[in-house]
Amino acid sequence: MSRVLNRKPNISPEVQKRVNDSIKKLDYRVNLRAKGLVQKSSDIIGVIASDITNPPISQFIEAFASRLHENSLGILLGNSGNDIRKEFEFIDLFVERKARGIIYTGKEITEEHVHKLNDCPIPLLVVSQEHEQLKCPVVVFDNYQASYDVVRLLLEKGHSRIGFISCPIEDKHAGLLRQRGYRNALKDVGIAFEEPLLQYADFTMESGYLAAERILEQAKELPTVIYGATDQIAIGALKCLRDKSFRVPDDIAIFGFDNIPVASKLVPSLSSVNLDHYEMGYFSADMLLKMAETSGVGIKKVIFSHSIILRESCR
Amino acid sequence: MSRVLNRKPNISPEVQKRVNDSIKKLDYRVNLRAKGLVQKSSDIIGVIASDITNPPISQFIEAFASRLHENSLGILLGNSGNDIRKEFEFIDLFVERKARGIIYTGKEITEEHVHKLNDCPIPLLVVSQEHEQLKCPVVVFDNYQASYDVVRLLLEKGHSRIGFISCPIEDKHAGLLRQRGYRNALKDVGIAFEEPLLQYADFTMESGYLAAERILEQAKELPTVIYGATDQIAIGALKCLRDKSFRVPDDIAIFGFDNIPVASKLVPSLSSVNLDHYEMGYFSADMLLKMAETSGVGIKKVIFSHSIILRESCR
DNA sequence: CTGAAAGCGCTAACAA
DNA sequence: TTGTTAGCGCTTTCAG
Repeated sequence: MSRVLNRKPNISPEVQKRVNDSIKKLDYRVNLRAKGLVQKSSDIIGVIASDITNPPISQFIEAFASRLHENSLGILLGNSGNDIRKEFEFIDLFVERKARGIIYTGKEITEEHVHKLNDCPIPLLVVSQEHEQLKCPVVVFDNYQASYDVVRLLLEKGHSRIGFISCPIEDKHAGLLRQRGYRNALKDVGIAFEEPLLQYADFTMESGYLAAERILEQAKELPTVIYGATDQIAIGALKCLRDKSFRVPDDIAIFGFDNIPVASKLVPSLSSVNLDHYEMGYFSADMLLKMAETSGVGIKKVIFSHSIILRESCR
Repeated sequence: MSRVLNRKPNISPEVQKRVNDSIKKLDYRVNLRAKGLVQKSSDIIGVIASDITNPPISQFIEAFASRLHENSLGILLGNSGNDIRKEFEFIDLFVERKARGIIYTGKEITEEHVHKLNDCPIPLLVVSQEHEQLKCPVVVFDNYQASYDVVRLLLEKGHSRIGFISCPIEDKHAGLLRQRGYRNALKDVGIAFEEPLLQYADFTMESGYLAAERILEQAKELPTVIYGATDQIAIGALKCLRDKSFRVPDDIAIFGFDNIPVASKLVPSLSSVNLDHYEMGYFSADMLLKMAETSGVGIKKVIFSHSIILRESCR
């Protein structure tokens, strides 16, 4: 029976029909677990995400899942809420379920993570994060360069007082690197870093709002532009400015990062850095699949390109 | 060994230690598939979503997944992109994997769906959709009433020319019922329905923009408010109005539906109907778990409450 | 209390 | 070409 089900060659049509009839009659369904048990391979991939509610992440997962589905693979979803304990539990779970591979799209890679991830006995791909001691391949955007580019562009446009709202630097890419791009761009043109112009937020719009308030309060002199490390932050900052009756971009301009779908529909529409998370999702799926097939693809890091999109919030 | 692993009673500490040592030494991991095979029950739930990129859906899934994780269950994600073929494939896949249950959060329930869903041999819960012939329980918001309430409120505020941008009516809840609420509220106060004031969009902001443009072009007389069947639509419409230099809400007000996170951060902030998708997610998880345990919970339909949130876009 | 054996549903290998 | 059997890794049952 197994033979006709799996379309093996050399089966007489007579048997084929007989089996197919019984299958229909008995309403037979394969038990994929039993199948996996004997074949020692499952057809699922585990995905660890910090927050699927976050547009860049959900876009990535959507693309990733779609490509996986084309290859008849399913996805086991682990939403961690940034809780390291949960993330480790998911890894264990995925391993115990014999997933073909794991995608890690968390927000932070601690020393603990490094150990856990390096110990992972199944193919692993880290997305949008990295760490020197991490052995698995990573797929990233060049967040440092992109952020540096933004600030240089702002400078060229005559903005010399640039407020920046950073993500937590525990997030190496969205946090540390974007902030470093900001700092270095200023340094490279000889502008002194001013403490009050850099404030911290997390990944919510609300925290962006609050951080913008702090910039407004603490700055010795008002910035001419506020640049948020994510669009969510920028949206919060934009709201804050409008609530306080600043004109955007005339009084203070706004710049974001990620180009989430709503960015182009805001009033004023939000200038941002476009990162193609769909593209990254498709690619990551292909890459992880290849890793699972060939046990290692000789790739250490893949860097995707970005582009800057100027809209009304910052001309 | 199985005994010590699963904390069965009556095991001498000596054996316990011996086994635990070996486990550590050999870096042993359970094989959950083998375990599931013999126990005939898995610890996963299948989730079918049309588009995890859509905030209400991702919020629901996040809450749902979080509650599931508390109960040590994993989630298999099926993102269908609204493709009925994929949805059916996911159902088969979940069944073959012996998932404990399935959540269906698609956008449409066709006759075909009804058959497929009614045939499903494992517990099934349908979210935000319904169909007369569907046998499984459903969990919904009262979209008709909510929409009716919005329009009555608009009427009370003096808006007699209300433009409405509908979702496709194939989506019974977000489409048909919200539109019906609009139509009936008008009818109940004796206002004639005007064809050009009702336009259709899908679930994107872009389509909301375009639909708003059509209202503006085709209306014999401009509406004083445009009410979008989703926040995404309303955001697109808002953008359209602003692009055409209408003042919102002074010239034309805007009303949305869903109260997605960004609604409160727009300028002007968006009036909307608040639906607690997190709450719904938690509840659905509990309910599905109960269904899986007791094979049926004697519940046919659960209706969650909604509330109207007035913000700047419509005072 | 513990070791050994049966069997979950499947596929691969081996006979027939 | 086809029927049969071993065995995947686990839990449960049955002896011991």
